[in-house]
Amino acid sequence: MVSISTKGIYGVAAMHALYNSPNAKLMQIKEIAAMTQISHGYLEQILSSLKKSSLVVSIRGVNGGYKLARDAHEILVLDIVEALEGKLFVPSENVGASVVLDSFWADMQEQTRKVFSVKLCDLDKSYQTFFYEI
Amino acid sequence: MVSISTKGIYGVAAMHALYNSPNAKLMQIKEIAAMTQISHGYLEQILSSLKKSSLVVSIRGVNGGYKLARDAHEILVLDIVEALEGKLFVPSENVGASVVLDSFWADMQEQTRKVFSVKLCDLDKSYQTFFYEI
DNA sequence: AAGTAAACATAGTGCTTTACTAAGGTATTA
DNA sequence: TAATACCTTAGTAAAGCACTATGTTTACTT
Repeated sequence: MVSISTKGIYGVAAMHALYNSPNAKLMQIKEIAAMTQISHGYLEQILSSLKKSSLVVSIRGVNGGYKLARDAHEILVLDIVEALEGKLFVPSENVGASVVLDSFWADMQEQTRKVFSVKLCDLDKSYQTFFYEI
Repeated sequence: MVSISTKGIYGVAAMHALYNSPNAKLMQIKEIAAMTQISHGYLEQILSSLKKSSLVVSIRGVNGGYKLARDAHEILVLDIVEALEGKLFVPSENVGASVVLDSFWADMQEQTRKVFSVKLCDLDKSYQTFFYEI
C-alpha cells in the first residue's frame, strides 16, 4: 500500500497545531499530544526530527516548548513529510534498463512533489478550487 | 521513505513491454523477464495479479503467454500500480481529529492519483510539457 | 542549592511489508 | 505422453513501522 506513513501525518498535524498557536506562543509536547492524540513519546521523536531539519525551534527546561522556526508561508508540507520520511517517491535506480521509463518515473516524482508543495499557511484552504482556478 | 515499491515499477515495466510487443503478439514471462531484468518467479506473481485485475489476459500451455487485456489508451499507470500495491496514498483514518486535515489529506490523495492517471500509450511522451500545455 | 519539569537521546520490541525463492499443480500443444 | 508454459501457495531474510522504555540534560522555581 503506497502511502504517507503516520509519522508524516503526525508531523503535519503537529506543525499545523504550532501554526495555530495564538501569538505563535510556545507549545509543549504534552499540549500538542493532547490536541492531536499522538503518543507523547513518539511525538518527541517526531519533533526532534523536525528540529534537525530546522522546521521548529525548541526551548528546554521548565516552561519550555516548541514553535515554528520560520513563518508558515515559508514552510511546505513537502518539507515536513520529507524531513520525517526522506525524499518523496524516489524511483528505484537499478530497476529497468529503459531510458523511457526512467524519465517517466523521474517526471512522476517531480509532479508528486509539486502536489505536496503546499504552504503550511494555505493548508486550511480548499485545494480543489485552488488548484483549478486560473 | 514514501515510494512506489519495485512491484509497481516492475508491473509498469512489464505492461510497457507488452504494449511495445509488435502486432500485440503474445509475450512469454521469460521474454519479459529477459527484457526487464525482473526475476522470473517474481514476475509470475506480478502478472498473476495484473490478470486478476483484468489488465492482461493469458494463454496457457506451450506457446502460451500474455498480452494486454484492452487497448493501451484504456489503461492507466494508476490502474497498474493500484492493482499491485492497493489504492494509492490512503490517508489513515484514525489519525487526527481535525476535519481540516482530513479534507486536506483527501485532497492530496486525489491530486496524487490524478498525477498517476497517465495512459499506458502516453508513457513515452514528455509529461513535463504535456502537463503544462494549454 | 535542591527539586521539578521540560526537551533530548538511544535502545529495544512486536508487527507488518517487501522482494523474493522453492516447489509443486494445471492446461495446452507437439 | 512428454514438454512447456501458466498458475498457486508457502516460506523466508531483511527492512521498515509505530511505538515503549529508560535515562540524560537543561533551565526555571522554590
